[in-house]
Amino acid sequence: MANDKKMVEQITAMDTDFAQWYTDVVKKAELVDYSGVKGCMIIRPYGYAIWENIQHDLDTRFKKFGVENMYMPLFIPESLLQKEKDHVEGFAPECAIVTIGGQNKLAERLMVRPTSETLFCEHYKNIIHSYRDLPKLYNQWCNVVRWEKTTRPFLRTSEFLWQEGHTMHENEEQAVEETLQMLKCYEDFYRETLAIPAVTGRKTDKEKFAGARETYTIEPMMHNGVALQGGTSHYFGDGFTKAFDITYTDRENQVRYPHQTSWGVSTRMIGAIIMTHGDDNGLILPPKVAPIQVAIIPVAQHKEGVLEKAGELKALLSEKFRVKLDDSDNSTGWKYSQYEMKGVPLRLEIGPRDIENNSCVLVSRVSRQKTFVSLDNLVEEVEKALVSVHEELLARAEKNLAEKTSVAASHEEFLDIAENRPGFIKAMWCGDSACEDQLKDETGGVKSRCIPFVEEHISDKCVCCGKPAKHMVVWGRQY
RNA sequence: CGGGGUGUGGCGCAGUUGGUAGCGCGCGACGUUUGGGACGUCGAUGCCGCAGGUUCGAAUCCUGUCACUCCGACCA
Repeated sequence: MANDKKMVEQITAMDTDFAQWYTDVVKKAELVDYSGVKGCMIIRPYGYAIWENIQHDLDTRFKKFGVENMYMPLFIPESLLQKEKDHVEGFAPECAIVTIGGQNKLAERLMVRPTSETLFCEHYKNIIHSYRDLPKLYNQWCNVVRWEKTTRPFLRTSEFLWQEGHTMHENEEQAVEETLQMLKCYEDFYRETLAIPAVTGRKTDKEKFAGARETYTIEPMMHNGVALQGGTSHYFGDGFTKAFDITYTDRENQVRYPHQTSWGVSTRMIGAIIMTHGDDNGLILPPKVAPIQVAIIPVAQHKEGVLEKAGELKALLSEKFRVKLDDSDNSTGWKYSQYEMKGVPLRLEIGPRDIENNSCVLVSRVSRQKTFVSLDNLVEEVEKALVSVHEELLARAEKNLAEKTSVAASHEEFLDIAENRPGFIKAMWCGDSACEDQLKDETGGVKSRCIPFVEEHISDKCVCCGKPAKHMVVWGRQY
């Protein structure tokens, strides 16, 4: 196309520099702006609208499981955070701390929450007394702060938005079931709403959440083969409930410790969307979370009847879709590029010729194919086109995931793939974290992503030390 | 936290041996245009990241600091 050159010059090509491409898209699509505080991003209306759509979809899913929303304080007294030993060790190094209130030094330092397990535990201690009080299925949508060393919009920020679910159950079985159910919920959400396929499974001990007995994870693969930890669901057993002395009386009149879970996903998912679906023309948004699903571009809008018709179509489509009619006096070409950059899944062009023919043009953001459709069944056609955008995005991402997943049977093969083929590596593992450390050192950053729920048998021996293998692990570099 | 790079109108950049800041895009008005980033005329916009220092004089030299970015180590 004649204008391709001009159009891409604002966004660095993916193949040239993927990291720069990401930064360009984030800024040019008006998702975020930088603030004066390191690692804190200004989420602009267009970016925040994506988050609102994500929230609405997920929240609906949570509520179907009986989860209730509530809100916990921003501050955690230092002594409270320290109650569970592993948990403190994991989070203390990256906490922001408030030491002064008003003009006075505080008697006890307050940690800005990095996560709220401890707050929930303290509260649960007060409200859980009987098996009749269980399960407790609470969730909060909030911000948390983790003082990260290096930061990138959405992927790693000092402050980020997320949801954290915290549940208490009578026993291990019910808690484990909850943990797995919520991971499945994330997996479904990723696939059905974000059109992102992923590997799911259990974290190795080395990669577990601080204080968790088991951590389950969803690991989508970005376009360049790098993994993103897309969400986690933790089973805590009774570790915290013992540390916080939370007890209930069970059906047999015995005092017991409840079993606990927590699970969360964050604004990082927006980063996953960008890096999974985007292309050299910018962002591509899955229709279900796109703030604008259809951009109506009037052609020759100064001509009689064009804007009126465009307005009619907007009113018609707005009953079912999120629609924007751009009647600004920018040129049509500018508008095309603008909405492509912002990832709007479907463009509708309407001009004098179309009006004569009682039709309009639909253009898919993924394929950029133009389709002429009759105005008589426009709603159905738009619906179909949006569904097809979702399906194409999912298929494309699945293809990328499959193509960039390799199998390594030997140590040499593992190192060779790690160096030469971006993506996931499936390989056997003995269960010793020393082998994880060694592989990470040797490859300069390839770590275990997870032990998938469905393991394949590749060989009998650990790919690193050669001792008998316990599991198949999916390995990869991560953001 | 280690190593590189960058901070100058909204954005992208230039600014020589220190002499009081410029270009392109964008922005505003008017006119012509309008099916893939239009064009003309006129116009507006600067605490040169911030704080010290050197100097008659600093965007420029020195010190410190903050932020951004890339590459590592740590994490959603």
